[in-house]
Amino acid sequence: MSSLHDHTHCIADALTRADALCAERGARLTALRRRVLELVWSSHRPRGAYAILEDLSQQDGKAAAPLTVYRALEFLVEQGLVHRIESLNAYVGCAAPGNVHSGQFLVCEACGDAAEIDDPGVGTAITAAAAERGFRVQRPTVEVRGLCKSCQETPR
Amino acid sequence: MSSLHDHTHCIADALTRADALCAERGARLTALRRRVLELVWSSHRPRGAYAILEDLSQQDGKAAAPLTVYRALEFLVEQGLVHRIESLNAYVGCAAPGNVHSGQFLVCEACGDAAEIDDPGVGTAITAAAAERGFRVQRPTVEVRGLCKSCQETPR
DNA sequence: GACATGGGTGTTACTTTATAACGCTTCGGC
DNA sequence: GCCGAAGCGTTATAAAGTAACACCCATGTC
Ligand SMILES: [Zn+2]
Ligand SMILES: [Zn+2]
Ligand SMILES: [Zn+2]
Ligand SMILES: [Zn+2]
Repeated sequence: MSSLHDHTHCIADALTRADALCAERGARLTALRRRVLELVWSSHRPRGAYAILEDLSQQDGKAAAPLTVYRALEFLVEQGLVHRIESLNAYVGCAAPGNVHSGQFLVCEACGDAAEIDDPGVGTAITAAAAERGFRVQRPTVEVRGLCKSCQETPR
Repeated sequence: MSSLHDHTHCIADALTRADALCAERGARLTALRRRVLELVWSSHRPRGAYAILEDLSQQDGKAAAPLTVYRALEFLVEQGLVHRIESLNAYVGCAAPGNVHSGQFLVCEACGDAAEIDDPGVGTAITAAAAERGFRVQRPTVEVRGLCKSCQETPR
């Protein structure tokens, strides 16, 4: 997920899918929420709530309060349009909203990209390990730090 | 890891192992660091840095600054004596320091206990999923939220 | 013993991240 | 048009984490 792709497509697709999903569910993707989603998708790097807040202020001229952004993010996370990366206190657009999945991420230490995967092997391994101990899984979190392919090939 | 065990043993064992490990490595487990480790181990529930800070103040009478605790925690994490639970901004004692492992946790939403496991299946699944995508793993984080066995059996 | 060195700790101030409380506005069903 | 619920704005505050700098003290050297 280096910078070698047409990211405007990623953004456009994400917004289109969000529109469709929310319409289907009767969820209200308001102008503000849609704008925040767009800002989250401004790259494949997880962005902090306050970074998004700054974008809102600078690009839109509106001096919003933190709560404004946090509320929008809460909605987007609930709808599965955005994931929160716990180890970074940051948010990133979901690659496949609509599908049920828990969010597994490969986070590159060098470029900062967070690639979302939904590896069945990892999922079943976690479920099995939990079951073995009588633990009922509700929400698994998998965040793997390391080096992505392109950053290994192009060390800096 | 319900409250049905003699937790004083857990604490004593943890401190003994820490002493041995640090001696072996030439790392300095100072009085303060040892005390913080003891406070982290006061239960199997992850504790926040500020909660530990309060313990220090109240139980020891010393009004320490946040940095004091954070520095001690940093040392303990580096030595593998304590793990940080990213999704809780909290710290918990390591069940098996010395062994190389990455830290996988089953965190109960009801009682708050964080049971550490080191499931080879989960580990290899993550490594495989990463390798498949050319990603070099450095530090995997697995934090599973759900209900532990005893909390399922004794709903509140 | 004097001395330099480096790690550990204390202190103050500050940044970043997140939430509480309250009231006004707007949307959508009727 | 009216009403209830959901969304949003505003102010203040809490929680989590860091920076900068000085001091202390254990250790090894001369
Ligand atoms: Zn893209
Ligand atoms: Zn990278
Ligand atoms: Zn451990
Ligand atoms: Zn429990």
